[in-house]
Formats: sequence, structure tokens, C-alpha cells
Amino acid sequence: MDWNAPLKPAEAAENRLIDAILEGHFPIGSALPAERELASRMGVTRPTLREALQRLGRDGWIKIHHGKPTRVRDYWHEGNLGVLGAIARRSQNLPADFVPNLLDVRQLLAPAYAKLAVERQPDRLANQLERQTQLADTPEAFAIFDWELHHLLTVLSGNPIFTLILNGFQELYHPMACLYFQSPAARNSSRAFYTRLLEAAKAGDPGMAETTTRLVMLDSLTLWRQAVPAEKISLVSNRTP
Amino acid sequence: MDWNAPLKPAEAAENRLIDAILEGHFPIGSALPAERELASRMGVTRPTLREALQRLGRDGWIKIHHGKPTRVRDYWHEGNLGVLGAIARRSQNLPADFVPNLLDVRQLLAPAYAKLAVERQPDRLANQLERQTQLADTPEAFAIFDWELHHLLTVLSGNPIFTLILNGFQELYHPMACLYFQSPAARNSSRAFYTRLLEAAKAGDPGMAETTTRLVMLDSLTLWRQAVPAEKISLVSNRTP
DNA sequence: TGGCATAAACTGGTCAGACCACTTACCACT
DNA sequence: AGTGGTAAGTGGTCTGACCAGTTTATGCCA
Repeated sequence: MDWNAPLKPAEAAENRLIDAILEGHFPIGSALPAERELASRMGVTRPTLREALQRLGRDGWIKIHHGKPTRVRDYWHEGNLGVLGAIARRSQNLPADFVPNLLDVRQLLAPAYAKLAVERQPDRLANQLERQTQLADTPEAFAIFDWELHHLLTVLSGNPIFTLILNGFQELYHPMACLYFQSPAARNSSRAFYTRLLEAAKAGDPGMAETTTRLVMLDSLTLWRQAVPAEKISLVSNRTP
Repeated sequence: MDWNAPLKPAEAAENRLIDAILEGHFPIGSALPAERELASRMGVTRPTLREALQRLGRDGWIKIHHGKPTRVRDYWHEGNLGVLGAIARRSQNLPADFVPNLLDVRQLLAPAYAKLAVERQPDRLANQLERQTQLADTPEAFAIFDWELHHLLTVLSGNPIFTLILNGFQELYHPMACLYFQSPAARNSSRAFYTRLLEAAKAGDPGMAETTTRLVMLDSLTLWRQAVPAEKISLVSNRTP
């Protein structure tokens, strides 16, 4: 893949700004340079820069206020899930306990939406799970299948909040899952999970779906720690606001 | 407050677009008019419209692709928590089971981050909870206090994902909480919760924090259904993707 | 007639510099 | 010392031109 593909100016500006913020060139709470100066400094025009700034503002990186200088927000405290995507795009700079944190949250949510999905639409879930038989034994294939399964589960749960939250993880999910599923043990664990979940769906047993999901979520946390023992050094200062 | 304050063109454009999408003028999957036409039709210029479009794209309302027409995405399936905020801003058009869905999810998360918070920083939590004594018996005061408490709990939990998710609810939280806390029973329930949580923090008892949080979350769901029995008709078509 | 390159006509992306509107701080006036 | 206005900073919007991908129609060639 050509990761070196020439990035569009607006995207390049956005990425450079996020990098600058993450690296502390623009500390939290500090004021960004004026748009005119920032634009010229980054080699783009003001409208282009502004598009990037608008997106950053929406994700919680910065606070834009007419008349006042734009300020860097405390994104870990005031940002929303959009910051995850941005961080995922520069997978260097990943805090060490980042994925475990994510898995912790998923472990709280997944059993619930799996249970609801089996409760409401076991047939459609079973339909998707049947495809497991054609699932290639590659990390990429598993990453895609697993994502689509979780997405479907949230949809079938009937609670759209689950889906919206999960989508916030999307950009982070794929690269992490590709790492995770490089372990044959991880693939086996998930394969077994798919099978048991299929049984639960066919039997219309929400409780079984819940427990089997809970178990595999626990498993995945253990497997992750084994397979990917040391990550990059944490960027997250242990601020105590 | 002057809610009728003249909205800035870019924000007005964004809101009008979201309204148009929610009302089906631009159905899911359909192509938006070209930027030039859309801009003139809305009485703004292209750069201004584009800023709005960029924000909408970031939240998952639309998909912008160079060369192709901009298309309306299936936001309930592909959007992220940002759509909640947009929906909150037009509190008319609230699906009936929206808040219960939200409370369901919170019920999964809150006990977990409350437990972690008491586990890691019981003193700072207790510090905040002491302020309960100065808490005015008004819906607004409770809405603010309750939000800040949950936010603090997620921060103290040590898992930033909790905070990022919670922030996604922020815009929706305040108006809903103001409704909710108009019921004296709701205020009493939460007051008792704060007291018990304070005890748990002082005693350094994470398990107690977890259970007491779980109980009050359940309570709030019941109280909500009682206090706000009938909401607006659902906008969410029961699509089956 | 069929297939395929090519160009035209879409679409969004960027540029340029001017002007408007809000905030702030300074300074003159009372 | 208090108060008003003014000027200089900031972001917000406008203008219209041009650049860059995508699709579609064209029309040439086999």
C-alpha cells in the first residue's frame, strides 16, 4: 500500500496539528497561533486550514471561539471518541495500556448487546455466523469478520447507542485486530466463540450468548497481553486534574 | 436566554442540513446537491458550506469523496456519538425510547467506572461528593452536579475511554437531566446515591460503590419512565439493514 | 458493429485576498 | 478612579478563480 501517497493539504494540516498537539508543541490550554499565521506557516490557505480546524474542533481537540484565540483543549478530558480515530491513524505513539482499556470497555458492552441481539433477531445473527465456514485463516480475514460481527450485534440489539459507540472504535479496531489475530490461539479462541454464539442463536438462548461473549472477551484480554506484551511508551501523562 | 440569537451562517447551514436529512428530504444513501448549488440554495458561500460539510462528515452524517457527489450515510449504522449531539440540539424529534436506551448503556458503564474510581482515588472522589451539602434543590443544580460527578468518576477510573464515551453524551445529558430532576423523587434518589457513594469512597470500598451505582442507575430508568411517560414519536424507522 | 482511448462535463479540493464581526486592551476623557 | 470609546487583535464570511479526481459521452479505430 502506498502510505506515502501525497496527502491532501487539508488532511496533512489536520494531521500535523494533531501531531503538534500530541508532542506538546501546543500544550493543553495554550493558544494556537492566529489562523493567518498558522496557515502560512503550514503552507496552506486559510479556508483550507479552517476546514481542518473545524474537524479538530468537532472531535474535541481545540475550542474555537469568535474573537478569541483558538485554544487547545484537554482532549483526554473534554474530547470525544473521535480522538481515538486520530490517534489510531498515527499508531506510533500508542499508550501502553490503551488497547487493554479498550478491551475493558468492550467487555462491559459486548455481552449486553450480544444478549439483546440473540433475544431479538437470532435468525439474522445465525445467518451471518454461518459464513464462518468460509472464513480464511488469516489475520485480515478475522479482523474484518470480527468487526462485522460486532457491528451486526450492536445493530440487532435494537439499541443504536451501542452502534454509535462501536463506530467510534472503528479506526482503531482494524489495525489492532490484525495484530491480535496474528496469534493462532486468538483465531482459535474466536472461532470457538463464533461456533458457540451460533448455537446460542439457533437455540434462541440469550443467556448463553451473554456468558459465552463475556468469556471470550476475557480471553481476548489475556491473549492480547501475551501476544503484544510491550507497546510504545505512553504518551498520556498521568495528569491529575 | 436569547435562543433566538441570530445563528452564524455556517452553523445555520449545518443545522438545516441535519434537519433536512432527519426529515427525509435527503434520504439515506441519496446524493446531496453539488456544493455550488447547495451553497447558493442555502444563501451561504461555498467555503462556509464546506466547513459545515466537513463537520457533518466527521460525525458520520455524510460521506465526502473527491470527484463523486457527497452522499448521505446511514448515520444510525455508520455514524458515531456525534450524531447524538446533533439530535440533542433539536430536542423535538426525539425517538421515544431514546433516553431509556441511553440509560441502559450508562447502567453498564457507570458501576464499572465508579468501582474503579473508588479503587484508585477515593479521596478526590470524596472531596467532590462533600459538596453535595451545598447542592441547591433545583433541577439545574442537580443536572450540573450529576454530570460533573459522572465525568469525575470516569476520569478517576483511569480508563480514558470512559471519559471519551461520556463526553459523547454531554449535549444530550443536560436537557434530559433537567427534565429528569424536576421530579423530587429523582432528586431524592440521587441525593441518597451521593451519600452512599461518599460512604463507599471514605471506606475505600469499591464493591459498595459498584453496587450502589448499579442500583441507582436502575432506579433512574424506572423514575424516567414514570416522570416522562410519553415522548415525541420515533424518528427511527425500524430499518433492517 | 464493436471496443477502447479520449475528451468533456460533472463532482469535490484549493487558492487568493478582501471584508465583516466579535473580544480585548489600551487610552483619552470626565 | 471610573467610564467611555477606539484601535488592534482574533475568528467568520465573502468573492470567484483554478486544480484535481470521477463519470459519462464521444468518436475514432480496428
